Amino acid sequence: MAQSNAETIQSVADKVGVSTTTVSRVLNGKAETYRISKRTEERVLQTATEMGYIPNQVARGLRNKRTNTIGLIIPDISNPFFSTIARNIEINARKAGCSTILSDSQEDTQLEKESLRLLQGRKVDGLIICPVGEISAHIEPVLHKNIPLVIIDRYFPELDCTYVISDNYKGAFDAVSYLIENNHRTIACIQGRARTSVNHERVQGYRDALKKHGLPLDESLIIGESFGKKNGYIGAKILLNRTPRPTAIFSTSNLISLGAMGAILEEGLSIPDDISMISFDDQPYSDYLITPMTTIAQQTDEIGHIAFKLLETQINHEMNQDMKPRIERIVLPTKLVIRKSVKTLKK
Amino acid sequence: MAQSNAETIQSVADKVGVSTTTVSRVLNGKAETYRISKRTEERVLQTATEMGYIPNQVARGLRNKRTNTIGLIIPDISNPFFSTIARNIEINARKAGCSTILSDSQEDTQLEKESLRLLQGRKVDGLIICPVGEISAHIEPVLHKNIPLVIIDRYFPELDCTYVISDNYKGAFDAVSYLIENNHRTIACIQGRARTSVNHERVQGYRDALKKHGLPLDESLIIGESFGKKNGYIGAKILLNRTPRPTAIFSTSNLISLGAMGAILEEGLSIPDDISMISFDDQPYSDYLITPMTTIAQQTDEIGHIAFKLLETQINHEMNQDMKPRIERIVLPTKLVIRKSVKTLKK
DNA sequence: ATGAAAGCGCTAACAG
DNA sequence: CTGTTAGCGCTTTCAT
Repeated sequence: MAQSNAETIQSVADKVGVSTTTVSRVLNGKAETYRISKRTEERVLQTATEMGYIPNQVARGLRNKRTNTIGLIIPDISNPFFSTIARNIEINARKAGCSTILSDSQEDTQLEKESLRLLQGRKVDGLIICPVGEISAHIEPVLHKNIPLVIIDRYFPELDCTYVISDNYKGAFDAVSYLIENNHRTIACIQGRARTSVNHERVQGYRDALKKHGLPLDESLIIGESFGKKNGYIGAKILLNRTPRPTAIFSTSNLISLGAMGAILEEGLSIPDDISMISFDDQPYSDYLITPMTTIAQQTDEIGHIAFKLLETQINHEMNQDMKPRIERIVLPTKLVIRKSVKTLKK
Repeated sequence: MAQSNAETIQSVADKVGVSTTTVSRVLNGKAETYRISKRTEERVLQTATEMGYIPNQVARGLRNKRTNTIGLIIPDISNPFFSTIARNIEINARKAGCSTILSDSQEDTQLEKESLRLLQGRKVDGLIICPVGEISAHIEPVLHKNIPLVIIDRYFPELDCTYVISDNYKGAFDAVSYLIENNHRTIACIQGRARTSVNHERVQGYRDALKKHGLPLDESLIIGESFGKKNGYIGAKILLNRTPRPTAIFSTSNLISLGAMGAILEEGLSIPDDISMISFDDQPYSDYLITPMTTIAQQTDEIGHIAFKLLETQINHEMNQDMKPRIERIVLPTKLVIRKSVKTLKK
């Protein structure tokens, strides 16, 4: 560490000619409480400013058992869906005086597990995690240690834990219903990572919408295995070569849609004339795609904001040894944003 | 903090029946160095695992004056350009055993300044900062305190500091030259935030390309004031209503381009038939826009990767009290990705 | 109205 | 081969 910044509370105390105790009290706004003279207070404050003294948060953390730090684990921060969430979490955390340690799990459960350990070692006051989502065994211990925790985007039915998610089921149901209302009958679904709640609910919404409208379910029209672009490309490539070709694709993520568009263009087909499409996740560019994309928008800003607020509540309870706050299960509604990627077929 | 996780090195030592020193040594892989018996070593290791002991990094940080933590300040983490950089930094940092504290400055110099203070208080081992970029006065002290620092994307000529940036000048020059080669003569430029190096160099590249090809410079064709979407919309709106209308727009950011596209569509015009466009920043969706966008691609993955490596070098020098490593100025080439948004005009 | 001293959990001299 | 002890910078109890 830079030795020129060797300023400690001691050096401030020396300069003013008081004890470290007094400096600490003043700097923590407890001058009133300890009835420190106005004069002393002012001198301490001024000297600290002059010296450019910055309190050592590492030492404070050790002493206080509170680091004013939260951990954030995200599967892929370069995905705009997640980075928007991260942004809102960081901004709200900072407002509350908290720093955010970021960990990108790269959609890898093992890395997620390591991050969890790492962040515990760093004594974060709480954790917001968007889990890879296939298993939850590694998350349970965190819960048992009473470390404040909020899960976002994906959740685990078996885990008794506060979460903030979108209404994926209804979002998917609405989307597929919209396709059906436009007289589509052969509707494919490119799914994301299997055994995640997000995927499960979106696919279930798809199934149920078909069922509700009395359409048969063809399992071979459900294809795919990750939320990435490549998976979208591969899935669409396969679907487009089926006979009869599906008249519409329901895509379960923004990245999948991009990949699928690539495949569709490559096959010389056009949206929505040859094939209709509807995609989860609204994006700033959705309006400007070759065919403006009809999407299911999630409240990304709100997810981050709410997640942090909920975490903050838990942290404060924890610190005050209060009764544990209740477990919150927040489900945010989605919204169908209709553009031009769905064609109304003739009956 | 969760008291059930009250495990300290002491508790491990007690259980094994050795001193904390021994446990510390074993856990830090110094068993060899201190010639600790294989048997003791194994027992310590096993007991620690059994107890689920996680070393307290806050205490280690205080003692070692090395926190294995870096600070990352970014103007807008939700912008895919920055989030890609952040991702690469985090991934490489973690590989090196470093955690990343993220700070979103929201393109606000004041917040950037506060983040700087905050991160110093947290005793980060080093700092990677993508500055808002108009002024550098608040960054100088960091340099003087010998805190390892790497600046990315934007830089300050007056600051003697390692940086990693794109060759913005040449990128812009190439882009505008390409327009000129396609016989465009009235080329507008929607610029970003004034008084940032990025903007300055991109605009300079624009000017010089015109000059080099013997075209007159019309200052009123340079418009705009931020890198955001809204600025692109406003800028394009104004430009489109000029007579004669420019035949091409050079847009200095991905977000500006999106906004500009909005304005162009709204005016009922099409790219490139009515107006050509070329944009800084290649994006996963660039291929799938209404008109596939011709872009100037930056090496985003490399920026993050190189920035961390450079920071790591500085940190290691600092720790070993070596001579200061030399200041590196890395300029990465850009690449023109030709798609369909530029029309070849008749001579 | 202020200070002395203990201790948060860890590591590194120094000692044997 | 292992342990004792001091101390990183801070806050807080207890004392005055």
